[in-house]
Amino acid sequence: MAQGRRQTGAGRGVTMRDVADRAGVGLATVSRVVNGVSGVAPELAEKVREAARDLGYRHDATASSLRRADRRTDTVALVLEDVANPFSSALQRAITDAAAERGIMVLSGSSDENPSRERDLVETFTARRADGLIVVPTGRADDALRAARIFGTPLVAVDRMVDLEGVDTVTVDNREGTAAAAARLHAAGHRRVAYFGDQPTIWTADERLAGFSDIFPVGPATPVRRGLSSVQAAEHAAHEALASPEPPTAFVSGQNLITIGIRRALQEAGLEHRIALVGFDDFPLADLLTPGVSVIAQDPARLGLEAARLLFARLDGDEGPARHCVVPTRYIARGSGEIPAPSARP
Amino acid sequence: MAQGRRQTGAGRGVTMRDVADRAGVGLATVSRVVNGVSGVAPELAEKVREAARDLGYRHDATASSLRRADRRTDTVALVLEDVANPFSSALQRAITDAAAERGIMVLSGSSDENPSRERDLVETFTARRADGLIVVPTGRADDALRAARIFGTPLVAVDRMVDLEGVDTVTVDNREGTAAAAARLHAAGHRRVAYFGDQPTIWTADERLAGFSDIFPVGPATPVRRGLSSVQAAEHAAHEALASPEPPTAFVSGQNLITIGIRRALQEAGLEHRIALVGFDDFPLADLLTPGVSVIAQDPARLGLEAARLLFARLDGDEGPARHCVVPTRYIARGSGEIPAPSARP
DNA sequence: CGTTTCCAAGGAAACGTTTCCAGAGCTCTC
DNA sequence: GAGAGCTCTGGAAACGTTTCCTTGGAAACG
Repeated sequence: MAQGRRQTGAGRGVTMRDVADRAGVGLATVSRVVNGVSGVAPELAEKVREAARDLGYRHDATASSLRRADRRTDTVALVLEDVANPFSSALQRAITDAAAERGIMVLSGSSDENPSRERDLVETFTARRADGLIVVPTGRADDALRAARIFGTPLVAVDRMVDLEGVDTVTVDNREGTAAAAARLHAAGHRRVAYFGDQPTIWTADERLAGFSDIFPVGPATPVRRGLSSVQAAEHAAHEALASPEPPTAFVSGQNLITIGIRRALQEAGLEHRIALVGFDDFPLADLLTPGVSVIAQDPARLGLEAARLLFARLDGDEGPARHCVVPTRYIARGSGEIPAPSARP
Repeated sequence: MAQGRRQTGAGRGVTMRDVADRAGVGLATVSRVVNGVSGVAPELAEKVREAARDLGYRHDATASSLRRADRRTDTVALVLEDVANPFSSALQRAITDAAAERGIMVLSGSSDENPSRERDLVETFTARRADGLIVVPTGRADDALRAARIFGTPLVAVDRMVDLEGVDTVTVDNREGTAAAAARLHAAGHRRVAYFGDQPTIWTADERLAGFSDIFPVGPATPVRRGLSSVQAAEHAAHEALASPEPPTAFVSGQNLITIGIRRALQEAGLEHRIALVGFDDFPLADLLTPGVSVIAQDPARLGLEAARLLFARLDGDEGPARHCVVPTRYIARGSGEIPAPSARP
């Protein structure tokens, strides 16, 4: 049998009017039953439910939200960097779960760090009248976000700060986290430490580098590479650094994929036990490698939950000033970050 | 400044009527301009666009789809097992990208292998009048899916077969993949091989076990554990197997998390170089471990793309019989699967 | 010049729902 | 026993859009 098209479905096209006629009641009564409003005689309500079941009636959420006084669509939209990245998907999971508790659905899309894709997504989402937006912003004061603000859709920026009046934000204590990790390396005797970071347009990339520089001011002994955004790029850059006349005794990475790239290069050179490595953001299996990869771990689920909470507060009518929520990071020692500098070795 | 609520936004509440009044044209003309229909005088169209810009007008997709003849919402819904799982997020990513090319948005949710959550999600999605559904089904012939079919929403099952008339499916050649991997172990001299699999309610779990049994018929020498669904559970089970009087010389795992759990147990016992391990489904960093973890790799992006294609064909009016698409797997040798049986060692 | 043809443009109906309002039937109170 | 108050019900308007259909005017044709 062929799969029916929408028009041919049994229940498709059945409206409240049809249910009302079959149950022998008025349209308004059906609406009341469907929405669970009290004040309908029990036997009448049962008759309506039966008719609805018989006809295969399905409530139409789009028509409903169009007419309803609050015009809510019970939908929030999520603009991620890339759903396939574990950080993003953990964020999405947390937000989706928090939303589900309130009967809210989540639309999502990936910007791939591309401002024009971000703009497209925000535009599509506002056209669909999402009740609110949670965005991992590509830039500091993106036009798209500004437009959403002007339109009046509540907006929460997550993971990165944004220069927009009145936007709630949730971030991680990037600078402190990196500084603390760098301080540990310093205490272990490291003086030649390389920092590999993401594109400078990204807020977190700046913050993390700043934390590193708090301990290791940029200079010839502390080479900094920025703009790395893939495992391959980081791997290549690490090989270059290792081939230099005075290679670093430790690496600090500002991101997930970069950490993996560096580690890959170290393993290829057989140096993973001799050169220290600390990465920002935890990743699965970091503990199964030998040595385990020490990281500055964030809690993406927590980040998502806080973002959802801020957004829901706005949806509930909170008109207060913009809030900023900072979630702490946690250093996880697994071995790679505890390798001492050669000079400090016995 | 306080973040405005939806009612207070500048553009919020601006309708086509307002734009029409400001531009001094009729409502119908604005609609034509907004939808890019030809047959409007250029200067009039420009006037409309200007008025829309001035007022901050945003097209309302919900009202639009309500009235439009085809009643399309340009939305498809995705029911995953768990967005946070790399397999699921890769699937989502591929589907979202394919959909974006057609201007279609993707709603998604996680069933967590729970049929009642699956039912909730399918119901919510049909209430929102998604044009189509892509589902990783929890069961063989779920009520929820049947209901969607009856309602007439095109439905594609992905990753798992489903016993429903006329439902398109996309799966991987599970049985062949596992059988081929098992055959390699057999050739390497292994005779005591343990199989650890997921819950038997899951179609793929059955298929993969069947493939294993094609080579190693279930018996005392080939212990089978099923119903493992977390890293911890698998780790625990592996420890038990290793402590048995005659421990297996190789493990075959039917899933991602199980593979990791087994590997974790092997490393804790210091046996990762002596006992072979092959897992179904690749995972990041499998190659950075020593030895690297050999896997039967699937291509989730490909799976998602095929599912999207099947669905879009239905949306485009394809009324043909249900189709079934099988995507091949690929064995990736990384070391752990190439460890020979002790008897075969020199 | 009169008639037809064509095309741009606007008025109004309709999509499926929620919600206001009015009416009907009741009980309760003075 | 009549009016007030209450509860339940249904009719109809409205949400913002698309689309049918009509209209007015200009161009084309005899």
